Amino acid sequence: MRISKLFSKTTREIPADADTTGHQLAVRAGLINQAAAGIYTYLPLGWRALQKIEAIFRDEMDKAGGLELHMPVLSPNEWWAKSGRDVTMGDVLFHVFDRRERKLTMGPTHEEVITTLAARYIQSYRDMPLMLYQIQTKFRDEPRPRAGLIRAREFSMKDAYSFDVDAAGLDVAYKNMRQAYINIFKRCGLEAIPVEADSGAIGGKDSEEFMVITEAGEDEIIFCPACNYSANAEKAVSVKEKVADGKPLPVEEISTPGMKTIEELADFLKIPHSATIKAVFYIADKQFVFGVIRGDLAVNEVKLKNQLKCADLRMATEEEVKAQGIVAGSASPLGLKGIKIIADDSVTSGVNFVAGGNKPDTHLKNVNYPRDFKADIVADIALAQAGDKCAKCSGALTSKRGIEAAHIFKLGTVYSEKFGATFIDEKGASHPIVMGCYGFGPSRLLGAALEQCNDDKGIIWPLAIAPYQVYLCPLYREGSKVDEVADKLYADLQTAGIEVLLDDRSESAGVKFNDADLIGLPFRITVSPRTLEKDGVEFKARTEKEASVIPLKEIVAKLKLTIVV
RNA sequence: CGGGGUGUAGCGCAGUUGGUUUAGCGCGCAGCGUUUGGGACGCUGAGGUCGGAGGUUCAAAUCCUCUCACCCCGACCA
Repeated sequence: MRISKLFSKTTREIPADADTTGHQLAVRAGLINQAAAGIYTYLPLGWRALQKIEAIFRDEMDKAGGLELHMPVLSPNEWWAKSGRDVTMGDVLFHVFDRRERKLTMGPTHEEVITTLAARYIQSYRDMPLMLYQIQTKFRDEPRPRAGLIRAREFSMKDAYSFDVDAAGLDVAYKNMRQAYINIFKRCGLEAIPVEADSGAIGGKDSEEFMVITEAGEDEIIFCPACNYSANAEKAVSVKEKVADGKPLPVEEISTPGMKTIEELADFLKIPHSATIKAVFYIADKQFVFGVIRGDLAVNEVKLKNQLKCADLRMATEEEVKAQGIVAGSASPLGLKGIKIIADDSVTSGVNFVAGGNKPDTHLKNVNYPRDFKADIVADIALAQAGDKCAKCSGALTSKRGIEAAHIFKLGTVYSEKFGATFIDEKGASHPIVMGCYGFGPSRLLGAALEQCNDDKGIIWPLAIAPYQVYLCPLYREGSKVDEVADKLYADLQTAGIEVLLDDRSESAGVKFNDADLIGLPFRITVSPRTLEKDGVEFKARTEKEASVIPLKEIVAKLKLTIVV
């Protein structure tokens, strides 16, 4: 490709609305152009990179025994009513209405469509195991699109679905996909780790996310360097150490004028935060919930939501708290009636806690569970944090940020039951199909790659996903043989199967080199009178600082060896 | 949803106590010339319904009302 014919333009200025490094580079190098919030055009360079990524996906899916198909973007809204996701994913769904005012849902993912297909085509145990996948544009009306391709409303997704007769079959499919995903990251040249995850709105049981490690990531990952335990902070567990031992003492009322927060209270009484119990208030599907947790811990709302089995969870407003007759700042679960109480298991990890007195400026000493109060649910609803002890090996947990590029789930029979997707076994008995689903976003992977692979000059493409492999850069062309040599090299490289971007513009060396670094192709070849004097060209890898002169005769073979393996 | 911010040329910005009657600057773009190993220089030129609608006024990019779009932060507080 000749740059003079390329449709896009690099810019020196940092785009005003791009916040992360990767997003800025994507715009500056001319990979993408924004149409609306979270909606982008892929310009030729960006599109080539995306297609390379998708080709790797296809290859790995096919190797893993997947069969590619292509489902429609639009599907009847009734299917979404059937699964219940017209409600649970309600705000995120894009809809269109046809000429008869029939409501169609634009696919945010395709469990409903594929399970409908499975119900039609899978009849016998002989039809399984089966793995279907597609690569398709998905639509999600995200509350807050972010960081360019990282969180978009229209994006590319590879979604695969496995169909098996039983849990053992699903295990095989799941492990198979997990390995395929590891292969994909490796081939794309990215550092990523699988972490335990919450399964969220998709439903199902076991699930893992694949995180691309970068500061620009939206997710916090908790992991243990000692035993390799790693989990999304939404899901992570840690040891809640016993903070106090001893005999439960009688409850005692104490005056705590003006003390409303745990911070104030602990300072005032000169006790650690962990010697207190704090109360938090939520509305779970319109029901008021009183949450209790040790003062030094924070509530993990994802865990809380899962425990409460609710669709919607939010913090209660001050008015709602008041309406329950609760004294904010001095609330405690003691003596509460008619309110659902959920306690983190940390309240069982000590004795003689300080808790609210349910009267202004009053707290209670020596509160003990279960002697003084009872909870409807006692479970782990705490947020694990860096510094906590690992639940598996008691090493110290640390945290990193990452971008969730892929997510795999064991769905089980959640969808097959709702959609009547059943099969007949050897004995003629009918069972729901056991499903798994495996999502992986090529466009998000591209965004993540840009976040991870760059320096202060620009992008540093991993070879496998670079839009072109070589940046061919002729300098001082007039009155020399540079053009002649560069044109021949351009042709020879392409004949050798190497993808070349030829900078045929009449720009100065500085402009060309800076653009070469910004666009970040893996290799740069400079042809100039200076190099031709030595009958050679200059070769530089984007990852290296230094360039070297290679004899003209050898350059094609050298590149071929490096690139076309 | 809540909070904050920004909309002026393709991009980045200035101009906003209303008034030098044709709205500026840099980059980019077009033409000519001189240049050329890390974002060269000179001259000339094209490009704007100042996000949109309504209003106030002799006069609005500038003031008022409404509206739209985009960006950021928060979805941890008893």
